Amino acid sequence: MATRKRMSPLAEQILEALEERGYRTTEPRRAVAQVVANQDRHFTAEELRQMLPGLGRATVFRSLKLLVDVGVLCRVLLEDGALHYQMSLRGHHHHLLCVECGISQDLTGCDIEDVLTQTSDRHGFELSGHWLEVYGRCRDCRSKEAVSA
Amino acid sequence: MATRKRMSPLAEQILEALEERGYRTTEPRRAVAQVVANQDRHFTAEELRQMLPGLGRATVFRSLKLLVDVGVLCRVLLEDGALHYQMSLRGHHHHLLCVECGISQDLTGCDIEDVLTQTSDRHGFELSGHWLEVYGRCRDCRSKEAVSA
DNA sequence: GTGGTAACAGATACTTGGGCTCAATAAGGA
DNA sequence: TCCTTATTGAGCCCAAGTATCTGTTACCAC
Ligand SMILES: [Mn+2]
Ligand SMILES: [Mn+2]
Ligand SMILES: [Zn+2]
Ligand SMILES: [Zn+2]
Repeated sequence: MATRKRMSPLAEQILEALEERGYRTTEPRRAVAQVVANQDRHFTAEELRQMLPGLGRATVFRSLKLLVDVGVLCRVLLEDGALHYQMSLRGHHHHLLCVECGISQDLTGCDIEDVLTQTSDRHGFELSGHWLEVYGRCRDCRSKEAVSA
Repeated sequence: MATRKRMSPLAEQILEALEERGYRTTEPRRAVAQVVANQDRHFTAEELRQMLPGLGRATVFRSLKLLVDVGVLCRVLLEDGALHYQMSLRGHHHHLLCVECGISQDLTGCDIEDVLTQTSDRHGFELSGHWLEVYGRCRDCRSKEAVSA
């Protein structure tokens, strides 16, 4: 029996989220959970794969899909069209993405729902969902420029 | 000299848009403009490629990128993540996408700009852009269901 | 604990949607 | 017409997955 490494509480939570849905706790999933829990930024599938060189490629992609499905990860669409993944608060939310440093901040309150409902109504549409990403410059990047200016 | 086919006014417009930016009018670009001008729905890169079997693959992708850059085409993100292209009104706009029949309707007035500015301000972000797709069911699909119900 | 079974992992091959390079060609201004 | 430069297309490469199949493992029942 291999000595089981101690996992971070966040990693444990991720595995619990899977267990709740009936998924088994396996060694590869433990490894994925541990790595994902340590990320403080969004990352690509390829980056995750490089952080887990021991895992099969298919397993990495399967895990990504699984974690998006159970709500542990969310997809983040960058302005250039690249798709990244990020630890997620559960539920519907959007992102403020800094085009300079790349940091992403979650927008939990979805303030645009009302506007969207009105607009949809005007066009005879029955609203069922939406996808929104917001791009700009974060506080840090702005203040850095202010100093150097 | 090959007999030059008469082009639709819309196709001519597309070529003019390219000329204005200093791009040359070539036979492949004429072909692309003609096909693109005839689409009344969004289409994938692959579909465009099949409509232009004589063109090199790279040329098709280059043309797509070019036409997006000059504002002739816009990218449309379907709910399943697939990327489509569509003739575009110039300038910033969004789409109402019917999840049933797939039709896309342009939203020209961007009503969410104000809300987004406020939200960004609250987070210290300087807003520079956003990406929004709205999903639902169109008037036609709704009324069809109402009849059969 | 053991055993059985369904879930899972990994290897491998395939697909989709592009991008890069480079030699050959063609557009369009002089 | 000539020259320069943009453009094309072949062929290769890459990212991001998916499908299939075989061997392994988690977990539950005993
Ligand atoms: Mn998120
Ligand atoms: Mn559009
Ligand atoms: Zn920033
Ligand atoms: Zn519809």
